[in-house]
Amino acid sequence: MASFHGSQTTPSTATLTHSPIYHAIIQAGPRLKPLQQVHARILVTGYGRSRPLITKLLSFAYAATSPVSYTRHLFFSIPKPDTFLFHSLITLTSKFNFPRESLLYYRRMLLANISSSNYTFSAAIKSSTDLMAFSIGETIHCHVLICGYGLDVYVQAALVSFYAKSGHVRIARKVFDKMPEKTVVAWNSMISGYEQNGFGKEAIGLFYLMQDLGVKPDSSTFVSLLSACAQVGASGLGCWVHEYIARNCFDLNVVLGTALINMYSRCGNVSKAREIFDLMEEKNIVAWTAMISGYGMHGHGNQALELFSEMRVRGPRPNSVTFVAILSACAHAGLVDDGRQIFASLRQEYGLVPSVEHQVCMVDMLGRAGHLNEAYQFIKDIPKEPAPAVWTAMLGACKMHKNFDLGVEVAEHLLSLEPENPGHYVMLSNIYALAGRMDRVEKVRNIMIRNRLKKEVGYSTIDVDQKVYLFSMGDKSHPETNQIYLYLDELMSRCREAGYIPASESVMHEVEEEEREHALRYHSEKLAIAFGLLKTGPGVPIRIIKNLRMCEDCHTAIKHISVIADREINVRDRLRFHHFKDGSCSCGDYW
DNA sequence: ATAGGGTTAG
Repeated sequence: MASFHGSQTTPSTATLTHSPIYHAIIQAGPRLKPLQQVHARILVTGYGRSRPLITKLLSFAYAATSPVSYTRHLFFSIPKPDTFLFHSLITLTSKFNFPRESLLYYRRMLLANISSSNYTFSAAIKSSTDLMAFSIGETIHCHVLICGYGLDVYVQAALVSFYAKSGHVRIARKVFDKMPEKTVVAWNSMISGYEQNGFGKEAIGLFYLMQDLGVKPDSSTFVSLLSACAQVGASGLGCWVHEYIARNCFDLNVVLGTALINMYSRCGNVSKAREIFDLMEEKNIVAWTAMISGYGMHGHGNQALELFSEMRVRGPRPNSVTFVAILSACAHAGLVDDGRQIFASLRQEYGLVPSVEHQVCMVDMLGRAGHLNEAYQFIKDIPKEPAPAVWTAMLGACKMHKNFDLGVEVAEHLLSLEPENPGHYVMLSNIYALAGRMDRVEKVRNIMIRNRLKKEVGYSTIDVDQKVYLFSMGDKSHPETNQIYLYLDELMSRCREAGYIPASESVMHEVEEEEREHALRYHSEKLAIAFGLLKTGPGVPIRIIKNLRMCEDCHTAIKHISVIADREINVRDRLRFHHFKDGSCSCGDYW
């Protein structure tokens, strides 16, 4: 081992593998401390600039737990870093959440004219994803194509995830379709991409395709799939997934468990969600928050409070999201005193800064409960200009409690902040309608038509026999449209016999003339319910999901339908669940 | 001689 005696020369790889230092590195393995000890010995013996030794150290540091600063140090101890050294640094900084730094090294590598490999590309793309830097990611995609790595599975998987996460699902799908061999990871990226962008149905469709092609799903697949089920209310598939993972002995880890809690509570089954929660061995703050929010969604404010206080005693520390969950639970259950206290503790006990969402919860909570002045004062006490969402909550409260003057004032202020938001015009027009100012209603509506402002289209979905059906208002696309409409008409006339009076106010939800005609009778949730009643046997609960909030007219009508058809009906609207049974709703008409 | 891609909550 003569070559080990001069610090100027670098040992060759052949002699290196027999050297004691090399063996020391191997023995140290991926544990950072022993690695650093060996490194110290390397420095002391004068081989600090030996590329093979440093490279070997790096390759082990890669597997260690928090090696970023150490890797930086190693990297800068070598004079002319090569592709591998750059790769290690770029990948590590990317993996341990220093995306900006990672891209900086990527640029430095390009400037030094060192060619990048497929390894480097996937890391750089991941960094762009984490930074939400769309144009950087696109540029790197170009580099990939120029360098001929366009068909590398790892690079492609990173690209799929990049495009999906930056909201370009269709491009993601294009890259995905081009993959000659699709790994589970690629399938997972695409399924999660659909789900995250609100295309739950497509996520589920892709999962079925994956099944047909015989690709074996793993636990990540199920996490995304369960979120998709939660999103579209596919309780049938959700339960199937639960059975499948139990049968195939999947480990019920925190992530999977939380996905199940979320799926069950958003599909209407809170008690099942709680069962999972109790079964989970490890519960982090996300799991607790999911359970609290599940209770909140169902209007079970007291259970949410109970769980929250249990968590304060023996659970993890609540974060900002937890507070949104518990505050909105209080808002939906009318637990104003508890809500006030919790809001105070957010700052005083936990040192958190109230976010816009917390403010919205508070205004919503106070406003619903009729404390309009307190809600207004709360807004005035917000240091900077309150966010539009806060004013929107205030406006909702004004409408709910028919406070015409304040409502108009708030609506006009909102319109000055967001003149393009159709929701505000609809709200203002509704308030005018409540006050009988039909001239103003017409005026607002004309502004909307002139500016081509259309309200988000409402739709409802229902899961029958593990298939999700979608209905929009006045929908006639279903093959059994005739039967559905006939049956719905019959239902509605029986509702009227039972004392139901269609509310005229709700008609204002629709703007266009032709829409208004059918608006009341054919709101999407009514269509979906009629379909559900036709398609399922007596005693089977009907479960509907609606993208917007339910209007008061539908709420009243469905209460009647639950009696006439003698059926339990659950509707999840944008905010919460309504369980209709025997002519009343679980929300107690408070929503 | 060396190494990598996907994951949950309102």
